[in-house]
Amino acid sequence: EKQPWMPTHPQKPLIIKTGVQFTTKVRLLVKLPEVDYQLKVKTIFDKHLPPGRVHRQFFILTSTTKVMDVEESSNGCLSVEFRHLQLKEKKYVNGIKVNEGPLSVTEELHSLSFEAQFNIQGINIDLETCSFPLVVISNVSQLTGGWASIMWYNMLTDEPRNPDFFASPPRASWGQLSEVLSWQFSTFTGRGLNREQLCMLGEKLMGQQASHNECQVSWSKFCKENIPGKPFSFWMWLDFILELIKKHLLPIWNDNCIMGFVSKETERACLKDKEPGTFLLRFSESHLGGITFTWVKQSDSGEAKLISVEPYTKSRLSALPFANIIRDYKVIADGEVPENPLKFLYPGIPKDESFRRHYNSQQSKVFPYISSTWIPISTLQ
Amino acid sequence: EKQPWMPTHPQKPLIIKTGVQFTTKVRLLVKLPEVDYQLKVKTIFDKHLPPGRVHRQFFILTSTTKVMDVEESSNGCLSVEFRHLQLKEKKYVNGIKVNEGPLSVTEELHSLSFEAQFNIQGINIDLETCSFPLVVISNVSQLTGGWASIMWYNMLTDEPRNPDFFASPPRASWGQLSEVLSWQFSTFTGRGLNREQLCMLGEKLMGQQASHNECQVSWSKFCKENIPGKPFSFWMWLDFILELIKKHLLPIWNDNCIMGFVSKETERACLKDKEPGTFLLRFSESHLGGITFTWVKQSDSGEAKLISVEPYTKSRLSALPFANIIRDYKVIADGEVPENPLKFLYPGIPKDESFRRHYNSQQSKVFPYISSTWIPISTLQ
DNA sequence: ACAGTTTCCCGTAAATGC
DNA sequence: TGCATTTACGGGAAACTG
Repeated sequence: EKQPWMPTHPQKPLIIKTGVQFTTKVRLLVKLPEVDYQLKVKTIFDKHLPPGRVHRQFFILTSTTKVMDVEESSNGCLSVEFRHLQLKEKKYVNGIKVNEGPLSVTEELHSLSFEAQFNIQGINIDLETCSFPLVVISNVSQLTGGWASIMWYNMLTDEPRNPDFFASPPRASWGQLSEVLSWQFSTFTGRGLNREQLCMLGEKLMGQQASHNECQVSWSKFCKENIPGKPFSFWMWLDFILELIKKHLLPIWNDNCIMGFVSKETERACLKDKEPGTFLLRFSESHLGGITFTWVKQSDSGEAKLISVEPYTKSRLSALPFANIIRDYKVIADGEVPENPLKFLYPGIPKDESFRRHYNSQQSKVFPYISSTWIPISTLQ
Repeated sequence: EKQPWMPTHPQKPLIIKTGVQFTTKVRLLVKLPEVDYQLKVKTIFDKHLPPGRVHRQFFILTSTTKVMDVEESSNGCLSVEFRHLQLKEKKYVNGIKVNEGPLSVTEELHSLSFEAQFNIQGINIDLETCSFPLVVISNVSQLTGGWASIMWYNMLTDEPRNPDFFASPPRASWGQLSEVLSWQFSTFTGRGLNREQLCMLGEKLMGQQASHNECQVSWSKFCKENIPGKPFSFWMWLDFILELIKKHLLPIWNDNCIMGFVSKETERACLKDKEPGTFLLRFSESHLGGITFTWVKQSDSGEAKLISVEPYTKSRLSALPFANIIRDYKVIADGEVPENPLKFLYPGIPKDESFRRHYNSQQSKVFPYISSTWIPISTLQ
C-alpha cells in the first residue's frame, strides 16, 4: 500500500557518521482537511530492528520531535525538516554489552522512522513512514565500504527496506555493475568510463573472458576480498582513484586527458610502436590512489623502452598540481642535459595542446623575495 | 600557610582545551595516621570565582570524585590521579546567558580545586588545595595566546593564584623577557637564543636603544598590539617560528645552522663584503612561520647583490625537508645553466660541511617505477 | 560589517575490543 | 596476535554572536 507521506531526504545522506550532524525532511503527500492542532512528528532510529539479528544499536542524541509546517516553497503541503540530528551508539542495552553482528559495520542497514498521529472527525489516524536503508559509520575511513553497500543495494533491489540484504547479497552481472561504476564517475566528476576503461576493469575483476557482460560478480569479490597479491579490494582501489580525481585531477579527467584504466599489457601494445616522447597517464594498480605516466624512451638498440614514474598520490599532488608536473617533469641521466621526456599524449597529441589550459602559473609575487616552485625530477643511472 | 597537599599536575597542562581530555594528580604531602575509611577527593573547576568579575564558566563533564590510593612508585604516600577529565562551557547560568568578560579568553585565569574531608579522633578536618592558574581555550589556534599568558604570569609573579593578573598586567624588563624567550627555545628545541638573536628581537620590539635590558615591555606590546604594518603581534610572530622549528627545522636549528633572527640591515652588513655564494638562513618578518635564505649574487657591476627566496612555510616544508631544499635549490637565469647559488654558509663554511648530516636521501625504491622528487627552483629574468 | 571566539568535522593516529 | 572498529584530537574552515 502506498505511503501517504514520504521522507524526502534519506535517500540523500545514506551514510551517517556517528557524532556528525545530519538533516532529514518529511513531506505529507496528501492534503489533510484543516486540523485545529499542530501535527507533531517523531523520528525514531531503527524502530523496526530485524528480529533475531544482532545489530549495533544507535539512538538520536538530539531532539526527535518537531511540528509540521506549511512549506513555503511548494503547493502549501505540510512538511518538517529535522536539522542537527546526531547519532550515538548504545554500547549497552539493559546493562548488557551489545555484541557485533555477523556482518561488517558497513553491511548493516539501518533506517529512520517517522510517526505522527492525528484525529479527524473523531477517528484517530496513525501515520508512519520509513527511510531508505542507511549505513552508519564512525570514521570517514569507512566511507568507501559504506558507499559500496549503497551501490550494491540500489543496483540489485527495488525494495525500499530490506535490512537483511547483506546476509546473502546477490551477485551482479558485469553489465549492471559496469554501468553503475561508470555512473559513479560521471556523477562525481563529470565524465564516466568509456568502453576501454570498463574493459580493463572487467578483466581486473574477472580475468580474461570472451565477453564480460554476462559474468556474475559476487559482493565478496567486489569489495570484501583483496585483489590477489594486494592489500586492498577492487572497490577500495577504485574508490581511492575516484577520490584522487575529485580532489586533484578534475579538469584534466573531464578533459579526457587521462586514459587511466589501462593494463600493463595494453599500455605496452599502445606505446611500443610510438615515437619516443609519447606518453599516457595511468592509475597505479599497486598503490592506492596514485597516478603515473609512462613514456616511450629513445633507445639505442632501436627497441621501444617504456618507463613509468613512481605514482603521485594526494599528498604529493597537493604540493604541485598534476598538469604542472607534466609540464615541468625532467629526467636527469648521467652526463646529459635534463630533459622532459613527455612530448606527445597518446596517441600523438602535442603535450601543450592537451594540457595548456590546465597549467597553473601560481607565480605569487612576493616582493622583495623571488618566488620559487618545485620541479619534479627523476634520476636515471 | 603551607598546604598540606599539593596538586602535582596542573603546573603541567596549564592550557586546557574544552572537549579534550586532560589529567591531573594530587598527592598528600603529610603522612596521615591510619584511617579506616577511604579518602575521597573531589575536583571542582573555578571553585573560587573572582567576585564581580565576568568570566566564562566551565564545568567538568566527566566524573569528579575519586578515592586516594597508596602510590606505588614512591614512599607510600596517598595520591590520586584524575584521568579523562573534560571541560565544557556553561553557556547559561540560571537560564541567563553568560556575557564575555572584559579580558580576552586567553587572559582569563582559571583553576582546579581539590577537596576532601577526613575524621581523625573525632575531629573533622577539611582539606582543600588549588592548582596554578589555567587558561581555557576552545581551539588550538588559541594556544599561542594562552601560552603568552602563562609565560607572562610565571615571569612576573610568584603568587600561586591571582586570577585578576591580566586586569592590569605589569610590564616586564627586556632583561627578564629575553631570558624567558630564550628559555622557551631551549626547552622546546634544544637550543636557546644567542646574544645577537636576542638583540634583533629587542630592536624589533623596542626600536633602536642604547641598552635594551632596562627597557620595559608592556603586555600589550608583547602580544596584543600588532607589529606596525603587520597583521600579527610580536609573540604571534615568534611563536609561529618556534612551531616551524619544532616541526621542520629541529636538527638544523640545534646544529646552529640557522642565524634566524637577523634584521635586513644586519643581513646586509654581514653579507655585503662576502664572496658570491655566501648565504644565511633567516626567519621571515613579513610572513608568519616562514624561513628564507639570502645569498650574495655575483654581480657584473662589482657591487654585492643580495637575493632572498620566498619564505618556506610548514606546508612547503612538508613536501621537502629544508636541508634538501638547500642542497638542491637552483636558480634559472635566462640562457644560463641552472645553478645552486648557495655555496658557503655565513661566515664562510662550505655548505655541505654544515648540512651534509641533515640531507635526507628518501629514495624510495618502488620497482618497477623510477622514483622522483622535487627540485626547488627560482627563475630570474 | 567585523573581529574574537566557538563549533564543525575531515583525516590521521592511537586506542580499544574481539 | 592481528584485524576491525572506534576514539582522540590537530588543524583549517565555517558558523556564531555580540
